[in-house]
Amino acid sequence: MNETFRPTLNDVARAAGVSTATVSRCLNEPDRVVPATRERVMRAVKDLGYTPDFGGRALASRRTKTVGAVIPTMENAIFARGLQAFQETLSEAGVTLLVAGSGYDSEREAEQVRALVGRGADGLLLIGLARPQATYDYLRQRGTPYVLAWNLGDTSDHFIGFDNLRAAAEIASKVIELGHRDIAMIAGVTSMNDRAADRVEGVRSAMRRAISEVKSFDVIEAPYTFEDGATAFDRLVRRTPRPTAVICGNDVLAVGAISRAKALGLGVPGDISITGFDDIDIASFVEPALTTVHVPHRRMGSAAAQVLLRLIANEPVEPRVEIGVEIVMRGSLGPPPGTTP
Amino acid sequence: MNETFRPTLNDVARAAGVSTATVSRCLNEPDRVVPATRERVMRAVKDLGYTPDFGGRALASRRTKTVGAVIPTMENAIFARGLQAFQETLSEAGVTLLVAGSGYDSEREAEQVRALVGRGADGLLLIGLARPQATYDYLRQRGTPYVLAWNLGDTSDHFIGFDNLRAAAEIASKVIELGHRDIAMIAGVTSMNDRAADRVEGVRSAMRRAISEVKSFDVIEAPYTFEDGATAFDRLVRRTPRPTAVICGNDVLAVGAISRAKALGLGVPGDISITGFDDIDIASFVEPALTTVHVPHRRMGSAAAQVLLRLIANEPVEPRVEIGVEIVMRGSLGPPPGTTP
DNA sequence: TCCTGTCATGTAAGCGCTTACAAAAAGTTT
DNA sequence: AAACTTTTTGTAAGCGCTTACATGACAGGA
Repeated sequence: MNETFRPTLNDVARAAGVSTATVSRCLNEPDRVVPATRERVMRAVKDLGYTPDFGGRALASRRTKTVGAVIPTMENAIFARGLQAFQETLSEAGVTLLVAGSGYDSEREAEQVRALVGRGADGLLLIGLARPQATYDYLRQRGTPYVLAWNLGDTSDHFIGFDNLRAAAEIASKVIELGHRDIAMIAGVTSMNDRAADRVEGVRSAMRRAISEVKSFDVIEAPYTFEDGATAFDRLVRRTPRPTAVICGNDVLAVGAISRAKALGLGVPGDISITGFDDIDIASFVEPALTTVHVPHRRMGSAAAQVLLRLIANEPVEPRVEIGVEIVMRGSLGPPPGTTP
Repeated sequence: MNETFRPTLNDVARAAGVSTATVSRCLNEPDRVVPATRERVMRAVKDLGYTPDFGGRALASRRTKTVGAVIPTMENAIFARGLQAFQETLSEAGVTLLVAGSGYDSEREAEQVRALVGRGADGLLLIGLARPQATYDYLRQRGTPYVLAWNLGDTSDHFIGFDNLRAAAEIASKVIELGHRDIAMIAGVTSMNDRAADRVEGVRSAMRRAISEVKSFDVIEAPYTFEDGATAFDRLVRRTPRPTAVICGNDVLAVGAISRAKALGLGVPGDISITGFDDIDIASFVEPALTTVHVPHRRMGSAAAQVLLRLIANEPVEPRVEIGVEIVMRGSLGPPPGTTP
């Protein structure tokens, strides 16, 4: 046995004194091989340190038991968490997950889609719905099933998600109900991110609905970091009239905003209310705990996996799975200052 | 053109009126094909929506431009961040990253290593050094290069990391220097996690070195969540003597601990000091900001990629790249209560 | 005109595997 | 013991691609 020896099926077959077909059967349908032979083969496999070549296998069998996912970035905890669940559900079905990142760029996403398909993905998970038609066409033309998660659309695709717009409108309405009249929003970056855009639209629509009550409303966008949330809060709080409530497009921005508020000596929610969206882990552990929209990312991930697996197996599926979200009232939202309750 | 048509090289060749060899050359070494032909071929590629099959390509060319990484979990932000950098550096070299998760289980890690090798990974990134010898043997026997990150070992492997033990000892010494005599530690789960274990060992060694000064020292382990950090803090704070400083094995535990301390009405660091490890983003945004060990995860990730790429290319590399870490003094560590400064 | 050198393209042999089909072995029935 | 069935194993084609080598076309030099 050489240094750096990569044994093939053939090597195993020779070592065990059987044909390659038998070895292949030992590995894939062990029952079709008599125990004595099987043991001999398995010994050879072990002795040689044989690992089947996935490429060869895929080529010959024309199936891969693999699905792909293209997510904006793994650095975002909500995707990390959802994907984890997605992956767990897949492995229960013996399916492997391949992950690729798009960096919120739909051209890069298209490339990654092709790369995953090229690697034999039987199905794909994509995030949201903002992407060139060409990407959809490509997938449909090849007959590769895909699901879209973290949002709901109105096309004939398969969605596993929630209504970002409605949820955002709801929490905004809550803010208005509490008596806030000067309101601002720190939104996530909306270009190429339909979830962020929908959340802005939801908040805007709530403002429009309460147009007679709301005196001022302002939106600024900020990248997905605590620091940017803090900076955005800084800018917002200098405006006149100063907002009494800041609705954030996600929890990361909200946590950054709370932190900066306290640093500026503003009480939350006494002087200013702050809300989030997503309910990431840290949301419960900041002071005050964040009032936010709870999104069950794990549930969404495994639901997506279930739908995708059925799609691949050609079983009937519901076209949209709506994941329930709910506002969790914690400590960061209260009535505006100077209100007698 | 059929529904669900997956064109092959052959289809493209036929459509363009050339041989498969020419199409292959157009895709891989365009200069070796005369422009007129190339254009014809590229048109056919586009028209048919052709995507090269990775398996076939790998099989025929015997290279994949792919490396694999097995990390404990993608839900841990430090790995997410390090991997992101790892991946960025790889793609600059035109190499694709395949990620797999082990869930802190070395058996599963071994499986994933085989799976990645089976998929043609030219090299591997593994985390830490606690794993069965068999895994190393397997890789060495096949001649698959690998690097180990997030820790430093003393074997002849390639390490890109830092001395968890020393860094932990340093921050512990700092705590002792400040006058703390009753000290506790909330450690990460140490089984199958050499980084966590080294950090405990480092803190212990600092305690031993100051054995005449330190009156009490206690360690409990907790899983990697804010909640578990908080719960652990709860337990610790009930002990007598009550520790005046809690050294945490990572920032997540520390943030959980701080949050619980404040909920219990304990001032940090006035009544009790808390330190972290890793310097994740949130560390600067909690109140008080966390005194912790800053680890440049991104730098580590891209250094790991560089070493691995050189290893694959058979270029000389240094066997260990030590990544510098440093204690960042923020607000959560102070002298014990009742000290006159 | 013929010969030689270059360059573009084609031919065909696999890469490692699965799987129809064929063949051989083992068991069953008469 | 022969004839038949069932089970186990082998043979070999081919999955989609790359690439060494063969072929052919064309240009330039004699």
